[in-house]
Amino acid sequence: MVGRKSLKGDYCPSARSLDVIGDWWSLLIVRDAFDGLTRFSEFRKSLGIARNILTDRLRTLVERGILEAIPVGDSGSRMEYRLTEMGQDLFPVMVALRQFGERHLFGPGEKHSVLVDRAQGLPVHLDIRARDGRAVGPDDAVILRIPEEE
Amino acid sequence: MVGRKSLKGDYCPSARSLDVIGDWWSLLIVRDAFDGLTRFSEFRKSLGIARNILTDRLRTLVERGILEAIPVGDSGSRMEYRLTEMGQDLFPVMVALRQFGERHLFGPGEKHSVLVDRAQGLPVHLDIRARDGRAVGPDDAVILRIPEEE
DNA sequence: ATTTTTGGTTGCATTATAAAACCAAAAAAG
DNA sequence: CTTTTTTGGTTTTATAATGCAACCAAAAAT
Repeated sequence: MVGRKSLKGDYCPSARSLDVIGDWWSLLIVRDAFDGLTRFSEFRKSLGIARNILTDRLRTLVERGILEAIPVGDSGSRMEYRLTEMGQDLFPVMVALRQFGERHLFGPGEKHSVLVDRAQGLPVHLDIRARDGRAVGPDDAVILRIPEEE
Repeated sequence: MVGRKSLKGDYCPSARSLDVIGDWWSLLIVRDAFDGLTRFSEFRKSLGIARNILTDRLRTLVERGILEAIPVGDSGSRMEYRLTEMGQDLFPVMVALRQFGERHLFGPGEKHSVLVDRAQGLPVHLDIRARDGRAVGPDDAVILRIPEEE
């Protein structure tokens, strides 16, 4: 291997997103961050991730602006990791993944956690719509490439 | 390493989804499949992925029910890989990733492809709503864990 | 009938990841 | 204030994942 391929230059926004959070652990860390976890040890306990890998992922997530490391305590050498605004914008990704999992990855009768609206306690749902409000499915949408010339 | 951790038993639907499509290449293959690519060589050219890795990923995506391999041509030894219904349900995940990328991963003035509604040619957007139609952000939602017992 | 393309497989080199041992600073306990 | 425990790592070593290149057989094209 000569180093993992980077999609930074890809014209496709999805590809760039995957470049930033597309590895095995990053999105799981982000999920836990949405869930309120902030400390190294909390992520570690929740994920069972190796320490060195967690160190590395937290650092790169901070570098990439998804998390911010906030010094905590007297000396400031302990950190709390919180989602930045950019990180919070991953919310729809998490919801979409959750929705897919709920629909396809649980047996009938098998229980799973549910994302609910805080105000009413009812399940949240995600949909994709055209500007006029019509629901849009995979066949109703098409990718418009950038005009190839300069 | 003793084998990569599996999240199959996780109660969290997002985690299970990541278990199925959370590796480096799978979602990129799925993206290309949404984009109409079907053949081994097409994926290979589009992604620059190594042949053996592509072979492996296509196989596991088929095993997991995201893609189906449809024999093509006379002898049926060449395959066309298409999204199953389950695979098509990853559409919101792709749209969410795209939306995140568009918002955060392109410089001002930098162009990117756009997902538009076929009927009107206008950009598609994704939103997360409570049952009553209110938009729901990260702070307005909370994960309801399964009752721990039994 | 020959050449080219497709769709792989195999072997080797390199990178990523995990597990465990180790460690220093901070926090907690006494 | 002294000792113990927790936190947040780093380093080392082993193994798995990935990439690259060579190879190959069957289809397809010429």
